[in-house]
Amino acid sequence: MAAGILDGLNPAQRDAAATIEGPVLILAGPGSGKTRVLTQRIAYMLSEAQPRIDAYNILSVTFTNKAAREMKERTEKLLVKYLGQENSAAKRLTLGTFHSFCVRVLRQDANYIGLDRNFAIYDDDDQTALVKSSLNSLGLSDKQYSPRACLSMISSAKNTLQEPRQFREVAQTYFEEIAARVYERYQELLRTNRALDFDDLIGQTIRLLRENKEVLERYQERYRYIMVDEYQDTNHAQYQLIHALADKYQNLCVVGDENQSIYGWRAADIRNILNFESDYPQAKVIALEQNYRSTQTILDAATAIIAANTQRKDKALWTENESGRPIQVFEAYNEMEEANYVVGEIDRLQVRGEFKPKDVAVLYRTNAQSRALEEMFIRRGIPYQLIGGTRFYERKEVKDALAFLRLIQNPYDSISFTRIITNTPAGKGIGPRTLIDLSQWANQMSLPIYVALQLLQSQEADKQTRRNAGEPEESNEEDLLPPLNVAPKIRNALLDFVNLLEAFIRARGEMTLLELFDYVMEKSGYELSLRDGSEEGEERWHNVQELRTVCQEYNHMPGNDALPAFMEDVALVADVDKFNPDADAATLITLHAAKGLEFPVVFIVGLEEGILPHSRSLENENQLEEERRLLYVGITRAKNRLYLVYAFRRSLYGGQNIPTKPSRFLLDLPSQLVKGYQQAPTGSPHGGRGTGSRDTLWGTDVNRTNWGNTTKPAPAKPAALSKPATPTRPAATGNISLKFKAGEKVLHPKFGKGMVVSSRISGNDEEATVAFEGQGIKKLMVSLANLQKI
DNA sequence: TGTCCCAATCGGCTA
DNA sequence: GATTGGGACA
Repeated sequence: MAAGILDGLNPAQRDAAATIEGPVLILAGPGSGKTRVLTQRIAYMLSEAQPRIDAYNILSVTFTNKAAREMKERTEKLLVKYLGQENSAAKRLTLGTFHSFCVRVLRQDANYIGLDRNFAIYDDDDQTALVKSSLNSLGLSDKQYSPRACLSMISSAKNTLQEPRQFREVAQTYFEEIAARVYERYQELLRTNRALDFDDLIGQTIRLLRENKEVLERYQERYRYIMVDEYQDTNHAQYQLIHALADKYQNLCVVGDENQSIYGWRAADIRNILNFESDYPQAKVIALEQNYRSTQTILDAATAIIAANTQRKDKALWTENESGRPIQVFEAYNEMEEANYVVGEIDRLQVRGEFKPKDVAVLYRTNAQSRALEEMFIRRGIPYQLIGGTRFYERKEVKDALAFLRLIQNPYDSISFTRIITNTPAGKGIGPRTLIDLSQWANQMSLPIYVALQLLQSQEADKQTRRNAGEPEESNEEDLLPPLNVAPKIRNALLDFVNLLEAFIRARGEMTLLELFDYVMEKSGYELSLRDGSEEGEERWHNVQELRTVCQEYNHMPGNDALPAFMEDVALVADVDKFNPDADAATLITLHAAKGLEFPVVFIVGLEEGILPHSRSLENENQLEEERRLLYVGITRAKNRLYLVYAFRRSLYGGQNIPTKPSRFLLDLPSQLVKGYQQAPTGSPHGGRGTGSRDTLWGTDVNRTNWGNTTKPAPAKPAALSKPATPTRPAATGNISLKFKAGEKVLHPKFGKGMVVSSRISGNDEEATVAFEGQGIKKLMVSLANLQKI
C-alpha cells in the first residue's frame, strides 16, 4: 500500500481500518483512537480499498448527533486531504444516530406500514401525558397507577420488541397486567395522534423491514457496509435492526467497549457486544489496547477499578505516556466545601499557569449535584458551562412554542393541541371541562378532534349561509349528528381556535419557516402573554427567540420541507450536543454525558455510597457493575490530572445534612497511585485544620483521607466554611443491625398503622419502606420517624 | 374559566 | 429547595 490514509496508525488500528469485508468486532478501550480509526476506515473505503466503495453504500450509526457530526467533519477533512477539494463523497454518506436514521427511513417509507409520513415524534413528557390519558380512558386513576412506571414497562416491552398482545401474555403481576392494557390503549392513541415515540422510531422501522421484503432488500442493497459505534449501548431492538440490515452482505463492523456500557437502564444490552463472536463465528476481533490519552497513573487507577467486574472481556490497556501526578483524593466537609475545593483548585491551576478553566471538567452522578458547584463558580468568578440540567427543549415556553409548529405539521397531535389550549392565549376561554366535552363529542362520531373542530367550523358556516338566505337556522342534516352541548361563548372560543389553526396551516405553504414562526408567535398572542413586563417573562421570551434562531438555519429550504426537517432535528437533540470545547470555561457535566469526551483535568465529585454507586443500584449486582463502569468512564476522561472528591456530610432534597460513607469503589484504588493515601491512619491527620488560612485549608497537602479503614472510628472533623461544628462520624457503620423487617406491623404518629415492606441500611441509618393503611407507601428514616412495632 | 396557594413529591442517567 | 398538581376561591 502506498503512503496514504492509514499512515500513522498503529498495527491494530491499521488492521481495524483496513478490514472492510465481513463481520468485524473492534474492542476499543478508552483513549485508544477509536474515532480516528472509524473515520480513517471510511476514508480508506472511499479512496484506497480494492474494490473502491461508493459512499452511498455506507451506513454509519452512532448514539449522539455530536458523535455523528464529528465523524462527518473529520471524514470530510481526510477526504479533502487525500482526494482533493472537489470531492463530495462525504456528502453521500449516511451518517447519523439510530433515531435519525430511522426517522429518515420512516419519512420515506412509512406508507408501507400504514403510517402518516408527517408523524409527530413524542418525547418523554409527551409520552407521560399520553400514558395518563390512556389510563384515564380505561377508567383507571393516574394516581393509583404511576404513569411513569407504566411508561417504563411499555418502553422496555418495546425495546425487546414485544407488542401489546405478547406483553399481556407474559405479564406476571397485577401491575404488569394493568400496564399491558395501558400499552394497548397507548398505541391506539399514538396512532390516532399520528405520532411515534422514541422507541417506536426503532420498533416501527423494524416492523417495516420485517413485513416488507422488498423494502428490506432495498435497504440491504443500499447499505452494504455498516458500522455501529458504541455497540455496547445497543438494545435488543437496535440489535435486531442492525442485524436485519447486515444480514445479506454481512459487512458489519461494530465498535465498542463493554467496560463503557452505562445505559443498561435504557435497555442497552451488554450481551450484544459480549456475544458478537457467537453471532458471527467468522468475525474478526481486533482489540485496540494502546491508550494515547491518559497518564500511566490514571490508566492504572481505571484498570484497578474495573478489574472487580465480572461481565467483561479480557483486554489490557497500556500506554507510553509518562506516569504523571498521583491521583488526588479529597474529603470535603459537605457539598459546599466540596464545591469550594473544586473551584479553588481550578483557580489555583489557573493562577499557576498550569491549566485554564477550559481544560477542566467536573463530573457528577446526578444533575442535582451541579447546583452547589454552580453557585461556587459564580461566587468565585470562574467561567463554567453547564451541560444538561433543565434542557433547553424541555423548557415550558420552548415546548409551547414548538407545540404550535408541531400542530401545524400534524394537526392530529392531541398532545400539542392540549398543550396550546391550556398554556397559551390561543386557547383562551377553553378549559379542561370543554376539552373533555369536545373529545367526547369527537369520540361519539369516531372522529379525531381536529376533524371534529373542522366539522364545527363547517356547521357554523352553513348556519351563516342559511341565515343570510333567510332560511331557518336548524337543518335536518345536523340532527343526524350528536350535538356539542356547550355555551355559545365557548363554541365561539373553539371556532376562533380552529380558524387560527387553519390560518397557520395555510401560512405554512406561503412563507419561510422563520416568517411562519414570527407569524405564529404574534397572531396567537403568545409573545404578548410571555412578555408581561416581568424579568422572568423576558427571560422566557429570550428562550423562545433562541428557538427562532434555530429556525433560521432552515430558511434555505422550501417552506414545506423546512418544517419537518426542523421538527426532526429538534426532537432528537441531546445535551452533549451543546458542549463547546472551545469555550473558555470549565465544564460541569454528568458522568453519563461525559462519555466520549476528554479533558486534561478531571474532578469526579460525590464519591459516596448512595451517590456513586447510586442508592437505587445497591441491591442488584448487575447494576453495581454498571455503576463501577460509570466511574471507569469518568476516570478515563482524564488526560493529566485526576481528582476524586467526596463529602463527609451531604444534604439531600434541601433537607438536613446526612452523614455519608465514602464510595466502596475508592477502596479499590491502589494506595501508591493516590496522594496522601494512608492505609491505616494513625493520630490526627487534620492538624490545625479549621483555624488556618484558606491557603492551608485548600492546599494539596490537606488531604485527609480516612477511608480504607472502616473499623476504626474516624477522628472528629472541624467545621468548614460557615457550618456549625458537628460531632464525630458515628462509630463504625459496617453492620448496624436492622430494627425492622418485612412483614412487621408498625405504628407511625402521622401515618397510622402500616406494614413494613422492606428495610435496609442507608448511610448510617435504617430506611424502612412501609405501606400505611390508606396512606400508601412511604420511605422513612428509622432514627427520625418514631416508628413503633405493634 | 382562571388564578393563587399549599402540599406532595421529587432528584438517576437520556435518544 | 424547586416544581407540579389539586383544591379553593374569584
